[in-house]
Amino acid sequence: MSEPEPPLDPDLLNAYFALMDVAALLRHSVEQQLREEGDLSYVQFQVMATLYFSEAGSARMTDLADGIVHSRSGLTYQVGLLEKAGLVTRAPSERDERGVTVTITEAGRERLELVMPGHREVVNHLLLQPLPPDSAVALVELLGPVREHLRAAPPRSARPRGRR
Amino acid sequence: MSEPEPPLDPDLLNAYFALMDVAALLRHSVEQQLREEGDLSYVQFQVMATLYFSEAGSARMTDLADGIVHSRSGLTYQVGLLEKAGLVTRAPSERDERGVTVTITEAGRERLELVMPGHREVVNHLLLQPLPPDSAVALVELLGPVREHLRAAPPRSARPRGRR
DNA sequence: TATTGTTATACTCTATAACTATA
DNA sequence: TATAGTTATAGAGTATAACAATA
Repeated sequence: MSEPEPPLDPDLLNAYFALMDVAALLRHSVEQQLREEGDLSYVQFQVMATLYFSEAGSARMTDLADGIVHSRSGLTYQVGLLEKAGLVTRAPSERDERGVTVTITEAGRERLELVMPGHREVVNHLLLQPLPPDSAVALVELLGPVREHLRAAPPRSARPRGRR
Repeated sequence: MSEPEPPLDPDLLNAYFALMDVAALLRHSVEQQLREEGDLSYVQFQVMATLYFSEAGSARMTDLADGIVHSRSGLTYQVGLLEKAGLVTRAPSERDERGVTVTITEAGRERLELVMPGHREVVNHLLLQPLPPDSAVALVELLGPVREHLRAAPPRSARPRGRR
């Protein structure tokens, strides 16, 4: 509003497009693998992985929504599919009767384990190996701050509906 | 098939997730901006930008498809919308009667110019400024090879339907 | 016969707003 | 009154396969 917008020189534009391109291509491949080998969408994969690696194997809807999805109804939809498939369970939260606790089932764990090897393979072949040697860490160092900035900032449409 | 898959240590996994997260968040914001200020989808924006910056202001469907979209029918759909909106024109290609040449109109140029300032602003604020100083170039150096690898490789579903 | 592009169709995903129930 | 989550609904985007026309 006050700072004159920088001209966004070709280098910068190029960085932006490179990022968007790589991500789109990678996501497309990854989604194909998840669908073919485990009948999962990428969002479902994120939910399953979050649960799988959590202490209790469970989480509240709200906590899943933050950082995975843009609208709460979208999460309800995806978790609904997971429940129908018997991969997760839904139950009222103990502490807060309003909340819903989602828990991964044994079948859910097996499904994730079924999918992981192929998933790693795709990510390795498509992203990590083509990366210049030992630069994965560098990538995280570049993108880490951006990620935090994006998560904190307003853009998320799962934007704290007034939360917290 | 012969190499034992590397275990994909946390650093690598983290790089992968950071990339996917940042891209998803960024894309969401960028799509919002394009929709609100110019009534364009991101794919439409890519098409328009490609045409805008090309010599003749035009390109064939096939050339647009490569690198923008995963299925040819998807491109037909998006270009159809652009044509309806008067932002591009479609005409049989001169050299090859099978082909269709898409050309940006004056209204199309104006629309892109209308959208660019806000677009740059979003990209600057959300991606470039949070990036460690002077690291845009570094990002391109990391992602550039990956992009080329992905473009060349099979994963594209707009995969040369036998092309060339 | 191969290539270019479109169409028809079906489906997945997403988002908004209205609604219920608990805190 | 504010928060958690669901539902209804509507719309945007995508992909597959069949198709027409040109090379």
